[in-house]
Amino acid sequence: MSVTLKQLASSLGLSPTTVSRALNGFPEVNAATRKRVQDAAERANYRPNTRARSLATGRAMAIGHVIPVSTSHEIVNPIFSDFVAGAGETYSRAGYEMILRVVPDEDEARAYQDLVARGAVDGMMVHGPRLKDTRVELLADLGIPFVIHGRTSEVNRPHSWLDINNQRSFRRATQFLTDLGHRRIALINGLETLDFAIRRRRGYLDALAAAGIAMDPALMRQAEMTEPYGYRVVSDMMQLPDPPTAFLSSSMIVAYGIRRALSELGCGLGRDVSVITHDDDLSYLPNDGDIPMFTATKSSVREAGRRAAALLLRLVEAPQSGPLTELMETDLVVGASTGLAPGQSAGS
Amino acid sequence: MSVTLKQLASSLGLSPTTVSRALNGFPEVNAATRKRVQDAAERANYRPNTRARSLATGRAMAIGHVIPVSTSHEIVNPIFSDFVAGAGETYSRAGYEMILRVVPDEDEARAYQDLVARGAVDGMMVHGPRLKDTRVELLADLGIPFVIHGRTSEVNRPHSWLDINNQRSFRRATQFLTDLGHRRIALINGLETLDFAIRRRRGYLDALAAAGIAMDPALMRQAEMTEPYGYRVVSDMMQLPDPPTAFLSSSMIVAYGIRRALSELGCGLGRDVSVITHDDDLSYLPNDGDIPMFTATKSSVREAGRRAAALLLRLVEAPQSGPLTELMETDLVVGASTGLAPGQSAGS
DNA sequence: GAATCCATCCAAAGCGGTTTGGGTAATGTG
DNA sequence: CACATTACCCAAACCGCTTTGGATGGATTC
Repeated sequence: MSVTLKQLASSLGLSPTTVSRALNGFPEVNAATRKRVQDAAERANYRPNTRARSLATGRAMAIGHVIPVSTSHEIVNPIFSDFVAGAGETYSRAGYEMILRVVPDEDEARAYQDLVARGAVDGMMVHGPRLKDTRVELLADLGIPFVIHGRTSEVNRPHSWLDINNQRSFRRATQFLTDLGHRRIALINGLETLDFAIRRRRGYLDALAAAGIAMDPALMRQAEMTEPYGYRVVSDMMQLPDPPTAFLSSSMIVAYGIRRALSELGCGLGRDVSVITHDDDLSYLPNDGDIPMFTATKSSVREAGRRAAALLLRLVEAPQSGPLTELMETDLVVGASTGLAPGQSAGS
Repeated sequence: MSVTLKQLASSLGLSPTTVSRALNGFPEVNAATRKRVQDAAERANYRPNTRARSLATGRAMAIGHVIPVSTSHEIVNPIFSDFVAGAGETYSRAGYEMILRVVPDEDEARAYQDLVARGAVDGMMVHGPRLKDTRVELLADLGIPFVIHGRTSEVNRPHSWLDINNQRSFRRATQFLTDLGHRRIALINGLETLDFAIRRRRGYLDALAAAGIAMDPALMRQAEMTEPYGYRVVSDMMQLPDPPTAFLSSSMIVAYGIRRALSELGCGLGRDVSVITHDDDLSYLPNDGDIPMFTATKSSVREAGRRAAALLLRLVEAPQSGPLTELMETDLVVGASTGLAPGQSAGS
């Protein structure tokens, strides 16, 4: 078993009090004594027991993440691992533990309550906010600091969040396409029960309106973001009497499917048809090089994790510092998948 | 703040002892009293404080996962999220917490030691075993139960693990191809510092030998598994004077890249060139339907997470139950990406 | 030299549970 | 009816740490 404070103290002929203070940097301990204690602690590989310590201090030194999984649609969000990795970096640097609860989604609310009631965490990170997300009320009532990754449009109660500027990002991407002369632009969106998808659609519609293009419901789809989804939708849309000349994709994975469909149809990417995708900069889906494969609205979800965690820790350490928010802008990276609309000349 | 045992007890005019026993199902408490206590606990939304409880019981009721991230090659394993989701389901059903430590990989060993010394966990799950993995020695010496997801070939010390049968899986896949008449079969492997990649290669080589085919180093590659990697390697190999007629891929993502390369070259998948990929059955990379896109060696990594967690919990609750191991077989799912080698007739 | 002040250390009381080792009254036994 | 059980409940110790509120003795002050 591991060595305890008491053992360490008695082996040094000191009281637990003094050893504790020596290790925790309190002033009222002799420099020589402190050194002696530190050396002994080092040698014995002593670490204070987390449970005992946080029971005494009243701080859990842990952040909770609740991951709901539905048994029906088994999607585990692919951006989850990168976000968590980013957040985890920040936590462990600050000496916080990350605790993950994977629960059936009907138990999600209970999981939050449970973690708080058990005093297991000092704060919570909230994933995948929906349009009107009841978790804000819940967590605010529980009185625990929390940060939402994303936003929830139809909730008034102020709260902390970190998000990317989805609306502007997609407005800009759409405008990039209209500037190239495209007028038939399709939106292959994620599920529009999720807040980010709504914002992206809004940006898309804004830009269409600005360009004086009427929106066409036939060119807008939403679903869970998989490769076959992108493939299927694009294969279908290209059969339309007046098919799109450009696609806006909600994720790299979907973009892969779009590319496959176009390639099967013999459409040159960036020549006959243009594609812009959002790119979360996942390590295993790289889109870089001299000329990236896809023109993309790029934003590292790993970095988002880091920053959201930093926000949350600030909130935990100073809850009165009020709602903290951060809006990250995306980069519009121009790659090989966009070009002038067919029939446009370079000068037009 | 949350309600404590003591408060609950005094509100009922009972001692903390009795309340504790009532809630924990001890026999020496009157049925009526127990009911009264349970109701009150329910009403007050009482949950025992985890830290206090586990300090008293000596059990952390938590399992640790250490995720090393290198700042150089930033790969966060895509299978990580599904495995963790699976494991997490098992943990939370059993009342265990999952704690995640994300650390720079040079600090990995320290993270394990630290978690144990702090008494933060009852057991650990080990990810991404390498060929000769020092973590086995480390954790065995620390005296904490652990399960490795995967195996580590060159370590003698017995230990618990859960793995898929990579070798047989790839032997079978390769044999499937040789049976179809393929003799130029390429292996697009993951990094061969990782144990699973070595085993897959072994299976591949076994099957080649069994079919009397000499191995050709020009047809074997290893790297981190990304889409561009698959694309690049296949584009290269198809330039060979004697190009492969079949490819074995280490992951769905790589297979996407392979498919793209072939499609650009105008090769029909399953007609001109065959592809078999390993498929971890990630929810966002579906490969199903009536006829799956790819012929694949399929095994749900989410299910692996569930089972590995179950193994670990058994080990935690009965450490002497000795090393526990489980080898999962994969399914060879026949899809549209395989067919007779060019020049073979159906009856041959 | 007495009084005061630091510097340094310690005993003991929590934190919120579980668990050991009794108590007490009601019940069963002869 | 005396005695041993049994059923039920409680006081107190303990888990390993932090923290409050002193103690102690040497140095400083007057």
